[in-house]
Amino acid sequence: MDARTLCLGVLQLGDASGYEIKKVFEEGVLSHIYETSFGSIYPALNRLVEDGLAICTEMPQDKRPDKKVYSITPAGRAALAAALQQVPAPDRIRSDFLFILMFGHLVPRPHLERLIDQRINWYRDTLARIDKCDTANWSASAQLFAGLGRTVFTAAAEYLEQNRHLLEQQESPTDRNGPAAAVAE
Amino acid sequence: MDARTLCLGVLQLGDASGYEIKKVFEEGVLSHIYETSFGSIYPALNRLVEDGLAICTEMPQDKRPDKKVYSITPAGRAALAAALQQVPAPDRIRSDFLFILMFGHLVPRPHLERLIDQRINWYRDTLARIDKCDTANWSASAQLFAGLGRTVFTAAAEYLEQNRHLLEQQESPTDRNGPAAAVAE
DNA sequence: GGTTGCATGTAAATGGTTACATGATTGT
DNA sequence: ACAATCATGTAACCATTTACATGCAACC
Repeated sequence: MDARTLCLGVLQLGDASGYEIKKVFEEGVLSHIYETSFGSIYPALNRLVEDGLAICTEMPQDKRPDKKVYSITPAGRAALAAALQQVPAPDRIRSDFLFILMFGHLVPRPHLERLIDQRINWYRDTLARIDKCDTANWSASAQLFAGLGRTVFTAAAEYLEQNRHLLEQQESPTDRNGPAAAVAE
Repeated sequence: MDARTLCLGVLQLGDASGYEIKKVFEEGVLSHIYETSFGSIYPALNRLVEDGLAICTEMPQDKRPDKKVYSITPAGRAALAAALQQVPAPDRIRSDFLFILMFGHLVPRPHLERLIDQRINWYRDTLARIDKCDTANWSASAQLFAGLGRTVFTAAAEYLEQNRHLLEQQESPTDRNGPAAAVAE
């Protein structure tokens, strides 16, 4: 799924500007499954218009650049439907936090603790973002999507809260001398 | 975290060849948090050696290319420790499956059902990969890492199994005429 | 007076994937 | 006979991120 398809998906939910699309990936429904930057959204929208998959309506605004509101076209809908029926690529996850946790014994414990605090907060924030969505009139599969997110983030937050105490027995690398060396070899 | 740091992490766990490192990200401990390809691993290992963060021992093998076994150096350990203490970048997730699920009403139901079957299997497979790891002599934080993975994937699999029936009420786009149009607008 | 939010865009740089190139061994 | 596993590597390609460029309004 490239940026173009992602934008089509958001436009399928309703007309939007590039700025608004970014917000959907930042604080909206899709914030926990994809991230994007302006540098990918704006070019994607231009290509969508070029290819006839979206149209753009310029809304003049006083004292601001024109707001360009994009709408999906029938061809766009067809393209989205086709993309959705492709074999999905496996999830691509890159989690610095999890990597650090795996090697947490190489890191000062207070630092690790702080990271865990932050991660729990992030789970809670994400949960709040999901709950903020008014899913009442969503399709059944979109509700399944939202519920899955809720389930996973709740489970993760609870697990960390309930199990972080396991770190207490662990020595911090600054507590001793031959730090990393003690673990491998 | 770039490919170099990821390789350092694996080497910290024990000496390995490029091929073996890839397996760690494919079927090993880190399979659910990062993915890599040979095209990123081999150049990364070369740079690690150039920078003195790893050393390479060529093990001649009969009838096969020399196996190049890499070992982390003290400088490499220091570099890894430093990288682990950087502020972690937010998780970067790209999930085609979740995106498709969000727009599942645009896809024929049998197709969606198949995807869900596959996803449950993938969760189960990942769980099996995690359980296959012998975590007994892992550090506390590595065990927390493994436990978090177990928790999250278990919760996800169970959620999908228990709630997929919600899709039953949903009409498939092939069931009716104006398909996508019914949802937006 | 500084930061945040609104609003769009481009260009360079980064980084990674995909595809190619090679080849023996082992299992089906 | 064919596929998979072992084993390494390069180069072209691709997408995305980052940084830059601009500027007003509202809030603190």
